[in-house]
Amino acid sequence: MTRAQANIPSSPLGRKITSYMRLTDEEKNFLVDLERNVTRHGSRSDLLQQGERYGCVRVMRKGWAIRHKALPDGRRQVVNFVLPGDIIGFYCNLFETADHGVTTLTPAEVANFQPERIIELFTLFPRLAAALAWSGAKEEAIIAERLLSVGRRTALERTAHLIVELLRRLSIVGLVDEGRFTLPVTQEILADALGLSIVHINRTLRRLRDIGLIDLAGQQITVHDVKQLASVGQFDELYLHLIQAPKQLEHALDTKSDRKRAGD
Amino acid sequence: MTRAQANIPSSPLGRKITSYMRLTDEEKNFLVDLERNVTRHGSRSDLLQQGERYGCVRVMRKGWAIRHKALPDGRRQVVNFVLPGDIIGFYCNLFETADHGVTTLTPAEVANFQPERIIELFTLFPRLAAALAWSGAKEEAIIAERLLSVGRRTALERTAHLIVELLRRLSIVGLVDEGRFTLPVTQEILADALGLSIVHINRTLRRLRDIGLIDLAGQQITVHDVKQLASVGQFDELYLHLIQAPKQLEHALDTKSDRKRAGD
DNA sequence: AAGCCCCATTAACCTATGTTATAGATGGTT
DNA sequence: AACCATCTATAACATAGGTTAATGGGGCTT
Repeated sequence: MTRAQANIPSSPLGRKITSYMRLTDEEKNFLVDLERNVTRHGSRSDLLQQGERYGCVRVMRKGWAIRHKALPDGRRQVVNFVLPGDIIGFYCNLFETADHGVTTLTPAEVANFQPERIIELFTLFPRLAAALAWSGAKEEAIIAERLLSVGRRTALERTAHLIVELLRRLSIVGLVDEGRFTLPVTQEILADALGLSIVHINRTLRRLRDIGLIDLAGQQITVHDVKQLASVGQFDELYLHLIQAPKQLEHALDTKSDRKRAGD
Repeated sequence: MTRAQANIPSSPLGRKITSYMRLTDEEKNFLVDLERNVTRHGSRSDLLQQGERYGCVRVMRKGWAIRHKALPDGRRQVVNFVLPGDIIGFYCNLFETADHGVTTLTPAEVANFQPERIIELFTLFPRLAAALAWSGAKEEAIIAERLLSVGRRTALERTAHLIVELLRRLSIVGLVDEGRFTLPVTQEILADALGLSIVHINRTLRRLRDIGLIDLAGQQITVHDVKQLASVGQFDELYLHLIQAPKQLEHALDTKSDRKRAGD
């Protein structure tokens, strides 16, 4: 028990979940155990390739990655950024083969476990399972919001929006310090995430700097005025669903989890 | 039992699921029961508004709808088309409030049920539940592919791609007849789905007609050469995950479903 | 320390797509 | 049959963002 409590803070996934839901010691233990099998990967290495079979469920413990799709001629779209604490395409594990690739942007630590354990999780710790299901749903929401960005926001708006999104997501796992965080991302990748050319991303970042909204120094980015940046990006945080875990879900699961917990 | 078998074909959701998975009579019955509570809606009516609370899970039985997100100034992005047999934002029901709206494009029949029934489903008919979970996952894949379209495909490619996608999705539920189907969609909505202006959609459709790839007559669209249209749109059907239900999942659930089935 | 590669930066130019405006269709309503 | 609201269709023009190309910095490797 002490072990679990000591370990949770070192797990970004645990930190993320506990940010909106209190966990019992048993739940924490299970979570820690889930993340036991860790693999290490260099920067720019493929964790998964388009067309490849899914093996185990992967959780990003440390480092960044991207999920991306490519066209035959090489044009590429970054679908989402995988940040510490993120499960890599939770629901995708229901598929046989991957319709997208996953590539690290930094050296990374990835936890791996068998998809069967999710089923186990649903039986043993339904609240925890619900939390994961919920996280998975949020990823869809994030992708949909990016679609809105790419489809309907201007380059300046998109870029501002993405920066605010990353800031928000990273601060949940404690990786933002007074508006400053590490952005281990080339302009090419930003371009591929926002549906822009590399040159135009450069122009746009320059504009954001000139306006005084951000500072860039190597991979360190500083956001001076989140509120203003959010307003430039028409950022409405509703889609991140940062509020507490849904009561509806807790309620639905209560019967079940009570029964199970009593049986333990 | 006879009742269930007689009813399934009238349910597009049932037809969709049975297209990749054989169902037992009990499962069919449950499914039919799930879709019992049907509401009717006129064309252009909001089934759900941005910011509204989720009530029950909704299944499109008849008609089309769109899921869309809007910016404060009115710019709008259609996130996905809801076709007959589709569950409307399956995983979204895990959230408290909707981050997008759902609006019908035609008169529609919608089946409604409580989210708690999904939990019930997981306990009683895990294979069926898995099928729904899988459908839900496919929606994320579709949105991601649209993101690739809007971010990286040209107007002509995007439009061709969308038409092929709709053709494929509709044919699963038997709504395509020799390359011809009803497209109850204004050019404005196509524009909002593809991140283009209405004028440019018009130009693009004209081009597709001029090339001889499609025919438009009112809301009837005919695709003359799917293969060529797919090639224009760089359409790779991998993302639709049309193949059989994942073995991995079946396997994972087997223990559980065997036990249950034996118990029935 | 020379050479190399990757990346950021900027300028000049180009084009795919957006905007504005106008005119017909189409179909429902009175 | 006249009216109105929507929707399609095009033309003429405007621009956000793409392309190409050149430069320079920073960190590896040898």
